[in-house]
Amino acid sequence: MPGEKPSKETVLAWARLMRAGRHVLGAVERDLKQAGFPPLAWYDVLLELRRAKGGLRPGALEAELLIAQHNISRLLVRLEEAGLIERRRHPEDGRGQIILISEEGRALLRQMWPIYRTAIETHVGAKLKSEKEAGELARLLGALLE
Amino acid sequence: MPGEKPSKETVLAWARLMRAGRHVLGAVERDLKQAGFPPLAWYDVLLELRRAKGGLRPGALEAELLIAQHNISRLLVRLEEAGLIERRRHPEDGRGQIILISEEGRALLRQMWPIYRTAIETHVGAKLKSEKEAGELARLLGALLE
DNA sequence: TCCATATAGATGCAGTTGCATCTATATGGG
DNA sequence: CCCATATAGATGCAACTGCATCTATATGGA
Repeated sequence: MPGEKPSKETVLAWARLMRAGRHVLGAVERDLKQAGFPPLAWYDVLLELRRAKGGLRPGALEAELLIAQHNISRLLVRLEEAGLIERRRHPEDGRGQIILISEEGRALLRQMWPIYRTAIETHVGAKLKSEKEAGELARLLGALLE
Repeated sequence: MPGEKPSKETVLAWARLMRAGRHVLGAVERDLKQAGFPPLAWYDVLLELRRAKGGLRPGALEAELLIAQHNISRLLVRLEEAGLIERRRHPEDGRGQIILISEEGRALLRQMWPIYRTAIETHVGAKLKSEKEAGELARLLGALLE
């Protein structure tokens, strides 16, 4: 229904979602870059691929990571050039392909995680009073995803 | 201290912060674009300028909006080309300038707000159970900003 | 079978961002 | 006053993103 008006609390939550997202993402990316690692998007893709035994189609990555189709397409080109993934033809769908994480990709995940998890603790965990608060924040953010 | 490990709740909160941020931002930007309006960043700058009677220096916008210096610099070029802002030399600091919102800029804010506020209500307010939840989410996100 | 339509993914081009650097002015110490 | 250093903002270039479109394969109905 058009014209619905958000409450003050809703507007504040929206504004802080944007600000906090930028602030925390910026801080985490800075930490990763300073350690000589590629952007978070690379980690995200590789992590999804490692989770999914048997690889994933680009379209699945797109849906999971909320990245536009053409951006996934080119991100995969970069990851392939870096030797972090492998492409296979899809056995049943001639239009499709299956993306697999390579051993180098797995190694990169292992190398990045200590830096990454420290960044998450520093920029998120340490700012909250308790695990209960972190859980509550996660729950509320989950609601925004429907 | 290096090597600190985040709790599961913290990692989940981080992951959802990124996902929810992208999801909600994408949805709001889509609504604005569909109504023929420029990106949110334009609104953000104009809103800050309207709030600050007497204009702002680019550096102040940079700090307030968490946008990099060179991006503010070029965003202001676009806003100026669109006639939405005015530049003045800074009266005391010869390196600096003062940015003011123009009448066209104010008009754009007025035109965008009905669409924008509906988008906020649709993609944030309606997903939460109550104003109390929205307030709690705002509080927790605020903690991430220190 | 054949065709219209749908879907998976790639690509050309323009606009935007990140990174490093540059210019101009300001400021503080000698 | 002069110089070294700091700060405000701009800019060249490369990388990335959005947008529209394109190619290739798949699918469902006549």
